[in-house]
Amino acid sequence: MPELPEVQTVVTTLAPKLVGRRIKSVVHVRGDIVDPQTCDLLGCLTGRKIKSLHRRAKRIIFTLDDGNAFYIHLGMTGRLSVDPPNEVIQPHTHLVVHLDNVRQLRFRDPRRFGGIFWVGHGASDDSLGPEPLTVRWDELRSRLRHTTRAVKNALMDQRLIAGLGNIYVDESLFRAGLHPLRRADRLNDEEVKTLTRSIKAVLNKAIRHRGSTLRDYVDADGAPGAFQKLHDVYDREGLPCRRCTTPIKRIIVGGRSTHYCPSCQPRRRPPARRIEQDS
DNA sequence: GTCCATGTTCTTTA
DNA sequence: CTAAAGAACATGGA
Repeated sequence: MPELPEVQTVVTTLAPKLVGRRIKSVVHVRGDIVDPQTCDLLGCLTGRKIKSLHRRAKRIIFTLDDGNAFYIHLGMTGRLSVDPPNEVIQPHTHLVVHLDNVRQLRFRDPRRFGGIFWVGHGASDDSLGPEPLTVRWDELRSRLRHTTRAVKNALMDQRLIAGLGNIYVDESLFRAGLHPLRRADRLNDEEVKTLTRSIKAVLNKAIRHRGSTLRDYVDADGAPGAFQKLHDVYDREGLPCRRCTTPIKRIIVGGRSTHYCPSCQPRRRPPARRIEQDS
């Protein structure tokens, strides 16, 4: 469900409901969605105050008043909400935390691809690549240089750049005019510059529209996003390209649906413009 | 019944 | 060995 813009929207809607609140008790935890499974989440959370909420890539990082931290990954179908006690507890609710204002933080995730990850005092820990909203084009270039994979696959790799998923990779490649099967290490400087700018423009616009709701994504207020209406290619197979009216194509790349405009995103670089020669 | 899904990680292959 | 491709995970909707 969530890529960077959706996770960012969840954080901005969730933070006012949580920051400064104290956790009275942990009422329900499904053990196998906590990593490491051995960690005593109940013991670690009870009595703590939530100091801050942040996003890193697709992770929602909770920092506690004792300096410990954990993060929640929404996976494909994860949802966070802060509900009054009379609100019915939906199926697949794996975490219920009672707050000091009587409300309850709840984590629901039917497919259980998401989870709760205890970090503790641990340092940066991660093998995640740079944040796409701030990455410099030359850093992206040096990372793309090291792989022969299709640029679509490279951008989906969270170690290479962290926060993009299937929707926003497709949208960014469209905006950059790059075919998804172009080899990552064969993009020239100009193309990587355009790609970097495109990624940032697409993500910022998506955040302004509160993310994309294709199936059931909602933010912490229960509100869907609106950016799906503005998609240029994702989930628009057969529909006319908004720029040139050519029907959008869907292919499978890396096992994932991949959408692009065959005319705006040519497989080969367009030939350099040249003055018409005579004779 | 079939296929597909906004993600990650483990296993297999080259 | 390493990089890349594929399968697996669990549930629900079309």
